[in-house]
Amino acid sequence: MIVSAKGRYALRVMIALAARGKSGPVPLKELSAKESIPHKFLEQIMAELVKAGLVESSRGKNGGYSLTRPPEECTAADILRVTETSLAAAECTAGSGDCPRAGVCPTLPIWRALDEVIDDCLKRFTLAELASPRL
Amino acid sequence: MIVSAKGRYALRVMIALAARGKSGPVPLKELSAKESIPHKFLEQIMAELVKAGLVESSRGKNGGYSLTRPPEECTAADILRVTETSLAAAECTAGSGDCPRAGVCPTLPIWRALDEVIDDCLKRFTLAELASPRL
DNA sequence: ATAATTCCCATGAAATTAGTAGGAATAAGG
DNA sequence: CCTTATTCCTACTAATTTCATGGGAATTAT
Repeated sequence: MIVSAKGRYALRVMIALAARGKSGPVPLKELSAKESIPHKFLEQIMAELVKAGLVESSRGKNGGYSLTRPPEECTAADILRVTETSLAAAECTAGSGDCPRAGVCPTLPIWRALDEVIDDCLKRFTLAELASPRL
Repeated sequence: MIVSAKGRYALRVMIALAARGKSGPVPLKELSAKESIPHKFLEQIMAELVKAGLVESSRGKNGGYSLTRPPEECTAADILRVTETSLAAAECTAGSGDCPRAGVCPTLPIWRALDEVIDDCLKRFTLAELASPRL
């Protein structure tokens, strides 16, 4: 189970923002309600997305959140890289490469291969596609 | 971070068993020492592998563990399916499909795609390959 | 002013993961 | 039959991570 609730929430919110188009900033309250995500939890998630530069916020009344880039240019990989502690398949390829076994470990190629297919897969999903009406 | 220590240990032990060839059962003590895996923890892992039919055990003196199939016929996917709670990319595709959003959730295709590439990737690694001397 | 919002920081509860512990059952070899 | 080496079984514990919750300060439109 790689993807946490945080990551799934983040994706859903980003898709919701993409679906809204350019109709001004969307307040957290609305996002939280429409997506059934706990208000205070989402607040933290949005902070991370803002910090990462994927969304921008405007404060005060009539404030809210909006995407910083066109939906075609934001992928699932971009989003999950922000929210997930690590997208690596195993600790072995996650950390600072400090495993003493690295040189001889026969499992390392597995994790490297996994990391690559996962990243490739996630990069194929853009917000534009994800937000478009489906069949 | 998908793969737990348990899964990584399991993989390493299975590779070690494959590398030993058909020289009779290998006692846990030896596996634990050679792979630097806590004895009692490995004990539990071996129990799962036995239960799943990937290894067989012989009890009593001179006992130990051995592979049930030729290393060509056992893949990383086979092993991790046993040890990991779930290999699914997200809870969404893991459980019994009881998510009320399933019908309309725009993120579901992502998890399905991920599940597929992960499984395909893991199936490509057999114990035979993993246990062969590397460069 | 007021009301609606984001921002910041701390705390808490639940679940999962990783590891420990003790002893019963089994089997080989003398 | 005894000793020794092994797997098997079941329970417990500790640490970590995940998933939130709570209170209030700062900001901004009207």
